[in-house]
Parts: sequence; C-alpha cells; structure tokens
Amino acid sequence: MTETADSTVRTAAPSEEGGIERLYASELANETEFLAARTRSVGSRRANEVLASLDLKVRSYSVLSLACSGLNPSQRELAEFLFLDPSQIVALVDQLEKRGAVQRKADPRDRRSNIITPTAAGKRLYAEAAAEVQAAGEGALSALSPAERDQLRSLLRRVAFADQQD
Amino acid sequence: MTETADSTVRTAAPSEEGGIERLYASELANETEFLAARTRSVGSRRANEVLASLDLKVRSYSVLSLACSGLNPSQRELAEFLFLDPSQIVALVDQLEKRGAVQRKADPRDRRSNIITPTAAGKRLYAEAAAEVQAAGEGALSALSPAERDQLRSLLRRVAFADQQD
DNA sequence: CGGAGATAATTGAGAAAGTCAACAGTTGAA
DNA sequence: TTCAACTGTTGACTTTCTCAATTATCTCCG
Repeated sequence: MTETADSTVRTAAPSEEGGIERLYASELANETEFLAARTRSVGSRRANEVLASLDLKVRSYSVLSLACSGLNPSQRELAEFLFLDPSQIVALVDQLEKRGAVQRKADPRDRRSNIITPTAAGKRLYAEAAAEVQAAGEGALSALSPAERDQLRSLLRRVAFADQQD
Repeated sequence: MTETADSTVRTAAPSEEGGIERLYASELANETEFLAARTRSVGSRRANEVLASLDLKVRSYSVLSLACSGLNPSQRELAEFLFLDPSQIVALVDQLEKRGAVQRKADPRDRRSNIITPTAAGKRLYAEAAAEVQAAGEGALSALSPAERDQLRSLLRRVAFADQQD
C-alpha cells in the first residue's frame, strides 16, 4: 500500500496479443547481469545446435579448445578457468579421451596433475568445430558492426577477467 | 599430423606455478560467446551471494522483478523472456506466492493465463533485493568506467534481443 | 451454435548439471 | 621424516533442464 502505484491490473495492458517485447522495458532487461545471461543463453543454444553434428557440446568444445591451445592446461586449470568443479572436468576429459580426441599426460614437474593435450584427430575435430562455432557466433552478432563486435568483446574481457586481471 | 605444431609438452610451459592467466591468451578466451558465459557466471555468483540473505536466487529475483515491473506478465511470457520451461515458472511462482511476495491473477482477457502481480510485501522485498543486486553489479563492473558500462549494456541489449528486435 | 485445433498452466518422470565430502597419490616445507 | 596442502577421482545428493501428458480455455471455421 505504501508503494508507487496501486497497480492491480490497471497500470499497463495485461497481455495484449503478440509479444514479449513489452518486457524489454523492464528494469531487469537493463541489468547488465541479466543481459549477459540472456546473451549466453542464445549463444550456447546456437553453439550446441551446430556442435551436435560433431557430437560435442559447449562444455566439451571448451575443453577441447583449451587442449588445442598449445598452453598445456592441467585439469585443475581447466576447472578454474571454466568455473567448473574438478569432478566435472574428469567426466569431460574421460569422454574426450574415450573418443580419441585428447590425452592425459603426466606433468613432469608435478606428477599429481594431468596435462591435457590433443591428438591429431582431436586437432582436426577442433578445427571443424571452431569453424562452425565461429560461423554461428557471427550470426548471433549480426546485429552489430565489426567494430562494435570488437568493442563488445573487449569490454566483456575486462569484466569476465576482472577478478584476476587482464 | 597435419596440424600446426607437433606440440606434445614442448610448445609452452606446462603449468608454471601461479596462475590461470596464461589461458587468457587462448582462442576460447576471445570468443564473445565464452566471454558472455563467464561474465554471467561471475555475475550470478555474486548476485546469488547477496540474494541469499533475502532467501532469493537470481531466478526468483528475476521473476519478482518482472512481477514488479508494472507490465503484468503472464507465466508464459515469463518463461519465454527468461528462456525457461513453463514448468519451471510454475515452481518459481509457487514459491514466491507461498511466501506472500506475488499473486496469480486471472487475465480478464484470457482465463487460461495467470498474470503475476506483486503484493505490498513483494514490492518491499524487490526494492531491497534490487538495491543489493545493483550494488553487487557495480562491484562486478568496477573495471569499467560509467560510460563503458553504458556502452556494454547497450551492446548486450542489441545482441540479447536480436532475434526479436529492440 | 458446435466441434477441431491451438494454447496456458500444471504435473510428473527422466536426463543433465551443479555441489560437496571423502580418498589415494604426490608435493613442499618444517 | 612427517605433516599439511594439493590433484585427480569417485560417489552421493541436490538442483536444474527437458519433455510428454492432462485439463481448462480460447479461436476459428463450418
């Protein structure tokens, strides 16, 4: 009763006919957090679609990509970088290893950790997957000019990696 | 065998000592999609932390926010807007209704749909939650200047709502 | 008017993902 | 050497996702 409007069903039209676009005007739709979440949703939906033909998901694709980076990540590093629990990395690597795309190699400096490296087949698989993902990504970003895409990527990088640095 | 480097464990240092920052140089870390996902992760982690004191999560907060928007969303609209299954909306609304934050009202134009409206207590709860979420969001965006934050939000809006329009 | 087909909410089941604790092998340092 | 810390692994448990089926209502067309 103490709030701004009495608002039962009077303030705005209830549901109209067509669309959801009304809700673009909500406060929520202007929170960066929410927008990032929605962007991710549309992004991974698309990516999962194109990756399905290669029997990959964004998760396994991410692991494969890092394995192919030449940076020799350990499982612990994959977990930290991807914000996943170490046990989830185990499952993802198991799966990629079983299909012959990556290998676990003992880290000579620390035999506790496994360094994940791609096989030749894994590299080919990644090349294919990366091309498709990038194409799909371009589609998703079609609303932006190339310069704007760079700008968006750069801003996101600074936010996404802010806790540590960039 | 046909790929760029022989790369077993020779190309780059295996794991070094400290950090994950090496992986910032990976291709993956430059895909907008991945950056959006990571941004969302840090965002909802923070949001969930501050919302926990109000016994809310980002999900329920989102529903509450839209209920408080004055736009009178139906459950179907909430599902579509939040990219959730209608059955998940049922659970979220049940929960918010049970604690007296929102109400289901029959849409006079279509008695199949429920319009979700906030109670007075729900509005107070939302005001509190929104303040905390916004504060946490500012923290997450502290790497960016105010102008850059606006820019990011604007770019994300265009991507997040691209399928429909803006 | 009166079915036929579509749509909104709901329920329930099963798959996938996230969370957490315990454990073995390894490391680094006191 | 011994002890605390850390990596990968397993297993249990919870939450979230996805999908099909059901009921009530709507819209459209004859």
